Amino acid sequence: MKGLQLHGEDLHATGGGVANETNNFDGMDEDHSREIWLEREQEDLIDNASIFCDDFPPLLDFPCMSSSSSTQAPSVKAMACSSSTSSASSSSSGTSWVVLRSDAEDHNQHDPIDAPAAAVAALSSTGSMEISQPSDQGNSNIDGVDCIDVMENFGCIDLLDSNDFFDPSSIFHPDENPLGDFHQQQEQRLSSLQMNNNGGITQGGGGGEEPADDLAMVFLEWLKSNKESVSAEDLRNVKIKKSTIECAARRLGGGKEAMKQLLKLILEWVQTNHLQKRRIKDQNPNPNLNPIRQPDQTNPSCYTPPSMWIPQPTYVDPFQGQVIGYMGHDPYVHGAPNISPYPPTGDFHILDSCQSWSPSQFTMPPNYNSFPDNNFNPNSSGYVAGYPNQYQYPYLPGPGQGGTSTGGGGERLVRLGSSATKEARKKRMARQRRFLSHHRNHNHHQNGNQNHGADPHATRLGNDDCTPAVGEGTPASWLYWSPGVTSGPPVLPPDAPAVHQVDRPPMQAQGYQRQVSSDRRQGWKPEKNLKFLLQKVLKQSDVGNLGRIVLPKKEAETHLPELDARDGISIAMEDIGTSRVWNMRYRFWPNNKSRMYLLENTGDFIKTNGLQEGDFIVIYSDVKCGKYLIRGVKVRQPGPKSETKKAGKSQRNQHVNSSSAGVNNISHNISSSSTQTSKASSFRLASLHSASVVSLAPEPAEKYIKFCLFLSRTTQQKQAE
DNA sequence: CGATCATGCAATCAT
DNA sequence: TGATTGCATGATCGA
Repeated sequence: MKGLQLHGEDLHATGGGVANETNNFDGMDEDHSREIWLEREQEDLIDNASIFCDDFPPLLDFPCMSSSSSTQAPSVKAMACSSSTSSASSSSSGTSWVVLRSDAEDHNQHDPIDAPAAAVAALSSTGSMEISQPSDQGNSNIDGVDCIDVMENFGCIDLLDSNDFFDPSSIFHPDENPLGDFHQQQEQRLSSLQMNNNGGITQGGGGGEEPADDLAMVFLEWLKSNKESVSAEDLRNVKIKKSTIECAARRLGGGKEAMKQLLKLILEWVQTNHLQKRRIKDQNPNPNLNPIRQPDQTNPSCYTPPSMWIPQPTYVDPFQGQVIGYMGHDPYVHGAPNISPYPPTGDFHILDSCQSWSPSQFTMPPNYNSFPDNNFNPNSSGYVAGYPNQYQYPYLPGPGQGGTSTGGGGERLVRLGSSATKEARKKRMARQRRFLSHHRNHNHHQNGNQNHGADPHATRLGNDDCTPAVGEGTPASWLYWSPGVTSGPPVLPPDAPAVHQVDRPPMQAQGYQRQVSSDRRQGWKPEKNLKFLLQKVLKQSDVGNLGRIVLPKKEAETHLPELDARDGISIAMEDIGTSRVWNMRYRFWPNNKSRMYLLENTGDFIKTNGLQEGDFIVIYSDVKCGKYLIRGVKVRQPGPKSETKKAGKSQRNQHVNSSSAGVNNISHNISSSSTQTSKASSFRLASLHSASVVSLAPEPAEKYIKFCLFLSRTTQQKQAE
């Protein structure tokens, strides 16, 4: 028997419901964002940002779904894992965990029939999650892992990491029955509960409320829709920290409605990832990497790490752990907006390629392959191999692709509800198949030379696992602005036409992504090593022929080596996109009573990446290797150049908020309504993972940003705890 | 009003 | 003479 273990409190959103229709993340206003960013200058942003991402990998590794024939219905049970044995205290501890796990792993067997009830109760319960709480797994321990410790150690959701999370897999028993029976039971149970509670499910100690009921129904619906495609194994690894859920729910507006949305997102995510994983397995039985070294000798100023990996196709996002994503529906989504975790006003688009959180998620990993619509469309002539859009936007079929949504322009948003249908799944899978096929063909072209001269100064690189990746083609990541956007927020192209206007994503990013993905599967978590230092929206003077980039003062002083002499120091910057190492100089100019910090010798980097005004760079440090990494992110607006100008102009103020270290510049572009801090923060997260191609509608962009903030905040809170 | 930073432009260097 | 370097100035924004 397995059980879906949820702690009622875990799913219980604080705050007042979903009142915030237009802006779920309004809560992440400047105040919050300020808190988040100001307080954590010392923090590893990437890790923080990876609230979901870092831990997503496990999700991606869902085993092929098991079609167990067992007739035993899976049970769902709630399990709370927290520092406190009382679920009641979970809300504030942040150390509690929501775990959906299989009973198979439990020592305590639960009544198969009761289990579903428990699940329902758990899902519907807003109060206690103590329902069916296994004695051995109780609060403080999951699979031998102390939840509290984990939380404290990671401070963020580790969906990927072993035992820390929400483990939906528990819903099913690996060897057991198909979901069919379970569904029936669930339905019956629900009916019963509803009847008994007048629409409110109170069992399990939770407060009976319609939303709670909805929660259960959502889950049930999901199970029904995916019973053939999702197995216990698929869910087994899904683990979400309670505190994370709480925070997420809060950010979604709080209340049960928020929890419902969150649940949908999670389920969607599980489904999506499962599909992806499966797809990969089906088509790439041998995921092993093929190490290829490509000495770079063409460019004296840069160095190509010895270890160049040309990973075989794998669609796991390298930085899955880093989420930046999007959640909710947006104007372009024709699916079921109501199910969106975010308000109907539309909202988040997945910015990065991180599929882990997939459609509704976030990611911010350094690589990001977010592509314009056409790229998403496997059938599209404009489709770029290597960018499994379907993986990135599994739920965002391109125009004419059918898919789950009905939108004529193609759905770009995650549809938790409608997309979860079996029909939709089939379509998606079909698309993925097509895509993979196409992708494979393209991979052959991926291995070009692109190495450049070795940099004698580059100390690192090498075969160490710190080498991020390799790739070819345009190194820079991409971020697209929607045609209609005037102030900057990157947006997902609303439709194909827009897509065609944007540049094609670099092929290289995918290589990197795959590499990282592979690494991740092998236990390497690059995102854990990278620390976001700063980012800078490139100005004309930065991309001109001066070969220097003015760096934001505060971030430079905070995160880069202290400079004693105005001549500064030489810094080897590894281009994340190309793995090249650029020997740059970090220095400052006296400026009045202050200093102006510069990164010099950036000309080649800029050119190589094709960076222009309005694009931006993000600098990270690899905490493990002590090296610096730089990523160029392209931002292209399909529209007239003036748009770009405008965006750039607006950026002028962003930096203002020094407290939002490093984020500043970009923030302005993202949103004009929210505070700079908040915008900046969000954007930083996004850029952090630099979506190779990101396009967001203005609104969505803002939502996205807010979501990023939310993620950051969540992490921050955990850390604070 | 101070801090930050984009950039104009003069000084210097390289060819 | 063009490119590069470095300083100074002014725009912008928050306090």
